[in-house]
This record gives sequence, structure tokens and C-alpha cells, in this order.
Amino acid sequence: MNVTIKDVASLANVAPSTVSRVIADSPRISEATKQKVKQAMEQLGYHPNLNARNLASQSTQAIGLVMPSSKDVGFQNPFFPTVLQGISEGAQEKNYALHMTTGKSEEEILHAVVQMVQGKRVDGIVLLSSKVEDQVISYLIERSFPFVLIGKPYKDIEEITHVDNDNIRAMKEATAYLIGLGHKQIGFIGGSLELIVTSDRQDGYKKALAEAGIEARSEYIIHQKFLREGGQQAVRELMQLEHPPTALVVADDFMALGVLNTLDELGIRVPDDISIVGFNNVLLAEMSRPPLTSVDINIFELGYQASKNLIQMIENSNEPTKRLIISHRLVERLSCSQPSVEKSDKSND
Amino acid sequence: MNVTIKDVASLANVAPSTVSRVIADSPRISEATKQKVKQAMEQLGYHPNLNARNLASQSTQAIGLVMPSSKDVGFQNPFFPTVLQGISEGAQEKNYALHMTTGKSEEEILHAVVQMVQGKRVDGIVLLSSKVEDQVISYLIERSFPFVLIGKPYKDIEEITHVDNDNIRAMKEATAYLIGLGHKQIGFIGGSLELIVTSDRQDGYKKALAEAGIEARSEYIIHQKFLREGGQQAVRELMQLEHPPTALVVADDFMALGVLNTLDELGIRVPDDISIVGFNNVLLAEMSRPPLTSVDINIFELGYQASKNLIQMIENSNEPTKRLIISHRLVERLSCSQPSVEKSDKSND
DNA sequence: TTGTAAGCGTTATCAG
DNA sequence: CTGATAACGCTTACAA
Repeated sequence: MNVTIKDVASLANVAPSTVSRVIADSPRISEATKQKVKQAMEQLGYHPNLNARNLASQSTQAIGLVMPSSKDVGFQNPFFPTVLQGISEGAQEKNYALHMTTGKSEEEILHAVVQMVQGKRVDGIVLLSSKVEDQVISYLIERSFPFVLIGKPYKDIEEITHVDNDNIRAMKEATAYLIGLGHKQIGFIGGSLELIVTSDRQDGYKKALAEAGIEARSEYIIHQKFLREGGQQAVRELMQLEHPPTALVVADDFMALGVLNTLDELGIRVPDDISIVGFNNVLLAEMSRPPLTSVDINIFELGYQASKNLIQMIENSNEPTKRLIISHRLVERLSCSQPSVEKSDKSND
Repeated sequence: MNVTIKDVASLANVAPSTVSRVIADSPRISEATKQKVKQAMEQLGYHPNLNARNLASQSTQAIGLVMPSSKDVGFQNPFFPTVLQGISEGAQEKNYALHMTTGKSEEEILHAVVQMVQGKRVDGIVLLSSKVEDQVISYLIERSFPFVLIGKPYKDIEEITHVDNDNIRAMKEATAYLIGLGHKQIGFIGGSLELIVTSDRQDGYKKALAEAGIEARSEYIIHQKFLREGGQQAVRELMQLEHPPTALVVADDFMALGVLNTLDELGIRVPDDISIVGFNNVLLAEMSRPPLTSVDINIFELGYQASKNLIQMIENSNEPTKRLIISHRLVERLSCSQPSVEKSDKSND
């Protein structure tokens, strides 16, 4: 069969345990035998059997990744590859492997997670989405299995290590930016309110208005479940109002693209007639017309810190619960300007 | 510790081996004990330890996923989440888990693959990219480890099971479509020629021209390494020609977006002044302005067939080498029209 | 510093 | 149809 630790041992004229120690780079082993063994490993092309190793040591060097349901909104979002890259890099630095699971439904996902955890396939888990009533989270907490959440937990905040942006502040700043430009009629377009990220951003929006002494109009706030059609639908609604907004904050760049789109169809020009601020600053933001002013939330870092901290939790069992806030910044491009002095002056073009 | 097969056995008053048989759903076991055991498992909340199982059975129920280098072009492409979804679904149907690996360099990736394979973490591998001289492929072939490639191999075609589109024909049809509209000056914009997919699509482009009796001009063919800036750069070059093309085939939608963008900046209107056909038909294609006519290559299916066939290879060791061609179709949207009768007539607008 | 031997939790081979 | 028992390949006390 395959070359095992015993083969290496006998070639190097030592005991299997010695070989094992060399692999683990145990300090109490003579340099001489260490070399001898290493050479034998080399010569035979030895690679440890990870299953055997995991079984004996009761630990895998792997972390599990739970992705949102594949039917879900998040999946098609360009957010996803980037965060994955961050997670992957954090894991690789510590030599952890990545195990992935998706599913078409909540049950499928939960099932897969249970398999991973009880089956001892991974030492910890990164969660890519936080739902309002999340069974996966409950399960992990109950078993006190190490995990970190990307995003903000709906409840048990103090007990869940998570990495997130300060979405409230970020959106507050974005809104304040528009206010600073002179806008007073500012609309908000966001995803489903069941996502914590949406409600946070909405809160930030309201706060900014409040601080500026602008009354928040409920008809200016629109939620849409789907990113693509949602943005389009939202614009139509807003533009039919008696006093349509002169500026829009959109809680997701992808959605903002839909917005831009529809605006164009309606013959409304950005930023001349209306200003737009997007969120996430994905690659798309640069490529849209006009290039989108957007809040960069540092997606890569979100992922990187998640896996990095998860590994700390795994390796040090009394690591405290943490809340990591990743910085953001507004990237100005060309989708915003001051409101036209007379906004009803769109008579002739 | 954790609940093991022995605990279940003693609770059910049977031998561990019997429990094992129940798990494997062995046919030669009485319905009575089967029920008894199942109930015991339920009662104790038993889940098999996968490491032990893998070790004993010399097989994991897992497939490995090798992604392109995270620095690579492909990573940010919306292609990626979709193909992942397909792979994931194919795996899940057969109850296979997914193990993922990326890396920042070729070496890192090869190293990770070797770990996966020799470490016996997976039973087979799906390759998401095919480079010209691919060490990973050589390694897998040499060890005759089951794998399937998404895309077309550079060499050893007959020995590598792969799932691909007929990119030559697809691009030929796309080009022929433009010719059918009356275009004669058609440019080609594609990615790096090191990618087989690019050269195939270029071949298709040339074939279509040849069949129509149109001479292929080398200055109409542009390759760019990066999708984003590349599209922009390419347009600038093409539009400076003495006789700029009246239509463009672009080998990737993402790139096409950059093209659209730059065209807009230059004040060239699509499709009035120039027609564009994209490739891949990602979500973006619908959302661009104008909506992009694009060749749908069925990305999900590419992934789905890959994992499905990989699993067949794993479970049936003398499964023949296959070449699977996924269908494509041109999706007409609004980015193409007939060439203006006098194409130099752009005097006043 | 190194060797011996007992697990780790399954599956697989033989008997019965 | 079911039960012992020997692998599977590695780690880790415990000795030496």
C-alpha cells in the first residue's frame, strides 16, 4: 500500500514514535536522528495520513465554512469571492485547511454542519451569514463549538465572537456626506430587513437625518428582497412620489447598479438630477456609469480576521469572546453632486 | 468522551460490527435489530467519527476543489460563485463533502493539492482552471488520481476527463450573428492567450470570418491580461484605428462591461455606433446599459457535471475518460444592431 | 533522547 | 444474520 510512518521508521532505523516526533518537530530529539528521519521521509516521499492523524490527536487542522443557502441573495454578490479570499488567506497562514458546505435549504445546511462538527471533520467554523433565528448558531452555542460569525448576531451578542463593520456609523457618514452636499430629500434602498446588516444601515441613515434635523419620511425608505430587480423596482416607486428624493443611499453596490440602470431608463441623470451612494465598494462600483461613490467596507479583511481569530479560539480554549470592527471609508467617485438649485426645473433638456 | 459506536452497541445489546452494518444499511441484517440499533443511535445522539471511518475504509466521502490562484484574474469573475454552486449541488446529491484549496502562488497550490491527495483527505478533485503547463495536472495524472477539469486541457486531452463548452463553435456563432446583421469589420477582445478558453474563442472568431469570406485583420484582435482595465484599454486601441470596427465580440462579460464603459466615455453609442456581443451571460449582462447580448455557457451545469462525473469516476474505477460538452446559446439583448449604412457619417449627432 | 505499547473509532474478515 | 478480532496509520503516555 502507501508509504506509512513505519516504513520511514524502519528505513531510518528508529521507532515510529520517533518519526512522529520529528514530524511534530519535537524539541527533545537529537539533531542527528532528526536529519536521518527527514531524509528517509524525503526518500520515500512520505506524507502523513491525515485521517489517522486526526483520529489519534482528536483534532483536524481544518476549519469549516458555512455559506448562505445557494438560493439566497448573497450568493451571487461579488462580496462573496473576496471574503472567501480573506478567509482562505487567514487559514493558510496557520496551515489550516478549508472545508466548505452549502445547501439549498436551512435544513440541508444545518444537517451539513452537524455532520462536520460531530463527525469531527473540522475544529471550528466560520459563518458567512446571520439570520434572525439561526438554528446553526443555536446549535454551535449549545455544543460550545468554536465559531466566528461574519456580520452581527441577532442575539447573544456578548457570547458570539464576530467580525463586522460599524454599519450604523458607516451609513450615517454616507448619509451625512450627502447632507453635506446640500441634499435634504434622501431616500434609502436596502435589502430584506431580516438581515441585520440592512437594519443597521437603515439605523445609520436615520441617525444622520435626525442629527441634521431632517425629518425621516417613511415613503423614502424601501426594502427589496432581491438585489437585482429590487433596485429597479425601488427606483420606480421613489420616482413616482410627489417629491422624489434628490439623493439615494443604497445599501449594496449590486443593488445600486440596478438603480443606476433604471434611472437611466427613466431619463434621470446621475449625478445631475440625483445623487447615489453605494455600499461595499466591490469591483463593479468602479465600472459602473457613472463610477459609483461607495462605502468601502474592507471585505477581504472581514474574512481574514474571521479565520485568524477562529484559529486563535481553537488553539487557545480560553480566548475571550471578541467583537472585531473592521474599518470603512467612503470612496468618492462621480455619482454624487450638489442638488440642482431648483430641483423641479427639469422642463427642457 | 463523545458517544461512539460501542456505546450504541451496548445500549442496543449488539456487537459494534452490527451497528456498523446498520449504518452502512447492509442488506443482510434483520429488520428487528436494525430498528433496535437505530433507536439506540437516536437516543444517544450518535454521529459516526468520520476520521475513524475514513481511516478504516480508506476513503473519504469528499472531493477537493482547486481554485485558481487568488491573485488570478478568474477569482473576481462572477463566473466563480455560479460554478461553485453547480459543483456543490452535484456533490451534495451524492452526499459528498467539499474541501477547498486556494493559494497565492502555483507552488502553494500544488503543495496544498499534494497534502489533500497524499493525506487522503479527498477521493477526487475538481480543477477550476487549466494552465498551459500545469503542474497540478501532471501530478494527478502521474498518481492516476481521479480528477476532472473544468475547461479544456492544454495537452493529454484524451486522458483527461473534462467538462467544457464548445467554445470554438460558440464564438463562431456569436461572430456569425454579427455578420448576419451586416457587420464586416468585427473586432475581437479577449483575455490572456495562455488560457485555452481564450484561444478557442479566438479560433471560433476567425473561423466565422473565414466562412463569410472576410479577411481577418490582426489589428482587430486584442488580448488583455486583466479583465477590468483590459476592456478599457482594448477599446481605446481599436477606436484609434483608421477603420475602427463596427462590432466587437468580447470573450468575457466582465471585460465587456469595461468596454461598454469606455465606449460611453468616448461618446460612442451602443448599439447605434457599434455592436457588442459578450460571453458567459453572467448576471451583469442583464444589468448593463444597454443590456448585453451574450453567449450563455451554462455555468452552473459546467460545475454540476464536473462533480457528478468525478463521483462516478471515484465510485467506478474503470469509468472511461470522458469529454463533456455543455450546450450554449446566444441570448439576444440590446447591444447589437445593423451597422449604420454610412459608418463614417458621425458628423452631427 | 528514544522505544514500547495502548489507544483513537471505524470497517472488514472470518467464523459461527 | 451476528459476533470476535484484526486492521487502518498515527499520537502519546510511560518506560528505559
